[in-house]
Amino acid sequence: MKNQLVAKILYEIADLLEIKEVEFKPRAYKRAAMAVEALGDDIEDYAKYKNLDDIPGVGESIAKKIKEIIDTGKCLEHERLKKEIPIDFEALLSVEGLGPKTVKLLYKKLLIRNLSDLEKAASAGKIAELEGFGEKSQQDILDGITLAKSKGERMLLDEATAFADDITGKLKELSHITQIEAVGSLRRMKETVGDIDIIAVTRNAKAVAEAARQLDNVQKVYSAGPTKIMLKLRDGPDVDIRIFGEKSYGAALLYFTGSKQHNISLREIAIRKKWKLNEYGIFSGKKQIAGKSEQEVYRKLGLDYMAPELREDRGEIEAARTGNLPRLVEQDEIKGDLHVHTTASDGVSSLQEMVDAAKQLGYAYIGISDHYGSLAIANSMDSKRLAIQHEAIDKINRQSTGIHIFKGAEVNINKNGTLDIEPEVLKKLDYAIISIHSSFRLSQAEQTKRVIRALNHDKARILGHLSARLLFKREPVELDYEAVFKAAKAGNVALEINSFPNRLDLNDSHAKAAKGHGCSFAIDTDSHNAEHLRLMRFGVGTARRGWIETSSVINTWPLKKVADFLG
DNA sequence: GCCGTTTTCGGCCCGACTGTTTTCAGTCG
Repeated sequence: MKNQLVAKILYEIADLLEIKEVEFKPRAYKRAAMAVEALGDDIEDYAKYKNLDDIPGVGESIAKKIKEIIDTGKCLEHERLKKEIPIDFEALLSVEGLGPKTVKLLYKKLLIRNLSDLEKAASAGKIAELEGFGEKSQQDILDGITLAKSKGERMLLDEATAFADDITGKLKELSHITQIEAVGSLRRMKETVGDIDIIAVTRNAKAVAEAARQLDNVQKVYSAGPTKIMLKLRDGPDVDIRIFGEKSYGAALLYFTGSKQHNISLREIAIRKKWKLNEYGIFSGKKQIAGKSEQEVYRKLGLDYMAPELREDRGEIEAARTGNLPRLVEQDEIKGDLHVHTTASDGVSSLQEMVDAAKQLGYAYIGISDHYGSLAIANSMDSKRLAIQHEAIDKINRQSTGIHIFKGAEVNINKNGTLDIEPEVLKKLDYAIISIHSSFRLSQAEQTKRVIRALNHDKARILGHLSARLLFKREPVELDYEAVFKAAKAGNVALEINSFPNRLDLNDSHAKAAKGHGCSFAIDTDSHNAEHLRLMRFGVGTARRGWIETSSVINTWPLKKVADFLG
């Protein structure tokens, strides 16, 4: 997977060109870099099977450079520029407040090439002496260096959600706020979130701005005007808060939800219609002609409403223009959860607790899928313990409590593609979720063969967390995903979209690719605790980012139909 | 360097905030 490398080099070329004050090209390189970052597909596979210049923002010239990076790991043009301007951009630009222009000026005047040069010059008071700088900007640079060094990682979705809920909750206590919502990548349900964006509607912007500054865990206020506050939380993310009037709320939601590229495309449509689109609305001359709601803005632009999860400039605008948007799966259409652990293996809630929690969510069914097998992972069950569990399940099912319990198990796929379960025990299950829990580092060919072989078992009905990645922790396995999707379709096995925030596996782009093969999906939580059942929203969000429609999600189906599917 | 429901040439998103300034350039999202 060289996507990150390609994106990084393209970004650096953009920065270098910007320093050289080349016009327009920096934007082109940045746009291409962003597109590669958002691609999802492995860029090497993409280069093999498709045309690189099909990627929006990539034309003939950049395609060539991408090819060069894939083949050689670098790009001559990039090397040449670096030699010409020997500056450590990544480090310097990571300092809040420093942009290409300032970096260039500091290099020209003080020969600053890296963070340590910068720190020395600022400490020695050299920067304040430069024209256009002062004591304040010099101190800001020193502060920025400290912050850059301690720069927080991106967060998992549930963590970001918790921060956002906390802040919106506190601000809402102010009576002046009529609406408040977390937007940005969090609202788009991107798998990781960098900072928290919040917009609020109020008639008393000043009071809200003041309240934001006074939040108890603020480490630093970057800037605070009457309608925009940017701050950093202690041991937490950066938070941007913007304040709007009611008649701009929709345009503001749209703008700050992004993605950036989606917005730019919308603005270009507005320009073509001789209008202007900004965060306050669509304007014809000085007159606002839309902006109160997102729906209104899209409608005015001649587009169907696009859910936030779709707004990545991955073809949704064209689909919205031509009435071809997918009918996305909704959270309240989920009728059950088919990947749930209990105290019988490594869960911490009992069978009864899980069933009760599922009932509270209004589910019609739940699939209990404790670990089974010889592998010493996760307190796996043996046949005896499974039999005991089945008795308990039968008993609850007989009580006809309004929810049906399926007898499942999560079964490890052995290295050779066989299943880690005795055939006679497998027969006793309603279904098996088959997943990889070991041998993560096989070659792509071996791993693919392993998974496809495992798909052939009758009781294998769901393929669990396929890539086996753990965000921030473990890379996905090497796999020919297209081949696996084909095999899953042929064997009528559902692909899991695991909702656990550090998994989200399939990820959005794999889900979209699988959809292209006509696969069906199971959005599951992999709960190990009754509380975890609520993580379903993150799986649904990921599915929606993958353009997944309700009809292909087996756990939106009624009991009878899903029972037939599981067999 | 990229792109096209005006265009294969001639455009390229838009506004808030800050510091160091007396009107704005740079940065950020």
